[in-house]
Parts: sequence; structure tokens; C-alpha cells
Amino acid sequence: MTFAERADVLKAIADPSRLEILEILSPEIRCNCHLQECLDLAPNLLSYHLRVLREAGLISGTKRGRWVDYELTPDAHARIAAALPGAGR
Amino acid sequence: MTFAERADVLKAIADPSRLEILEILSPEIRCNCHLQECLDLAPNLLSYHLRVLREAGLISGTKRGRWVDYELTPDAHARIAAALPGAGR
DNA sequence: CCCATAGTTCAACGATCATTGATATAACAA
DNA sequence: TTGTTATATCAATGATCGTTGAACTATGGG
Repeated sequence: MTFAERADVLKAIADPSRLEILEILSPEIRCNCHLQECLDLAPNLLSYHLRVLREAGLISGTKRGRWVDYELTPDAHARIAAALPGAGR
Repeated sequence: MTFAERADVLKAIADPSRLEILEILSPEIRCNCHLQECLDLAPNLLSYHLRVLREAGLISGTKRGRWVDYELTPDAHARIAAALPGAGR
């Protein structure tokens, strides 16, 4: 993992809204609408932050009817740990 | 620690050059000139990245003649750990 | 003192990012 | 079908960030 790749993972979590999303998602799967209530963000803005986290490989979403359930990926914490300073030795 | 404060710490380390600086500084104190050789950055740009890390409380610098020695702060790793997702529970 | 060297600060630019509003897709209800 | 709800995408804006070049400060050597 290069420094640039590690920085990309860290950039994905270096945002207040995205940190809170990860916090909410940490114990359990949550639908988008639940995140909406917790975060008080415009729906499209929430979608944007979820996309950033998804593209970083930290969360995944599955459609359930009109809703989408989001959850942490199995290796989310491992990906973050591998990006931290000290992980390169 | 608020989500915004935690995001600020993570933003400080979410950069390839700054990750590498922390990596170099991790085992031992290093003077600016040694970082210069390792990183191949313009001197003023290196100063900028060092300032970002210093303002995040992750490194500290002490003057020694014409040089400056940089080192990780004692609580650098603790500050990072406290900022990570999962640290809020 | 004069000059070179190490490092920092400042001003400006371009790129990236978060945010907004409008539009689009997709699923359910009537 | 028509309408409504849940979510995503697109285009545009403003703010922030990384980078550059120039000017500045401070230390040590001649």
C-alpha cells in the first residue's frame, strides 16, 4: 500500500459527517433513512458522503425495497489500520 | 472530542507527504535537513507540511543552531487513536 | 561587518472538496 | 396510469488545500 493509497483511505474518514456515519454503522446495519434522521443532512449530501465511504471500501449498501441498508465492510477497520502511520513498518 | 476535532486530526495525517514524515519520525528524532533528503520536497513545502502536523499536536520542533530537530509528540499516537472511528464509544 | 545557509512566512494560483439545487431513477400506493 | 417516496446523479458554487516562487528571519563562518 503506497503512501498515496493510505492517504486516500484516511481522507475518506477525515470528515465530521463521515466519522459520524461510521460511528452509527459500527454496531449494526442501518438504512439510509435512519442515517438521515441522525445526521440532519440534505439527502443528496448524505448520498455523496456514503459514496465516498463506499468508494474507499469502508461501507457497502444493499437495496431493500425503496430503502438501502448500509453496513461496514468486513475489512473496514483493517483497511483503516493499514493506512495509519506506523503501519508501514 | 467532537467529530469536527477528530476530523481535523485525521485531515492532518491524510496526505502522502505527511504520512511519510510521520513514518520517518516514528523511530527517532530527525532534523529538517534529513527529511528534506528523504522526501524530495521544496523546502517551503516541507515547512508547510511540518506546520500542519505541528498544529495538529502530532510533532514538535526544537532549534539546534541553524537546524531544527523534529520528533513525534508523546501523545501523537494517542491523539490519532482518539480520532479514529470507534473511539467515540 | 558581509555573505552564505537553514528554515519560515507570505501571496498567488490551480486543484480538490463539501455543499446546494435541480433532475433522474426506481419502487411502492392509489 | 398517476403520484409519491427513497435515493442517486449532475452541474455549479464557494471554501479549503497543496503547490509554487519570492521575500523574510536567524544562525554561523569569513
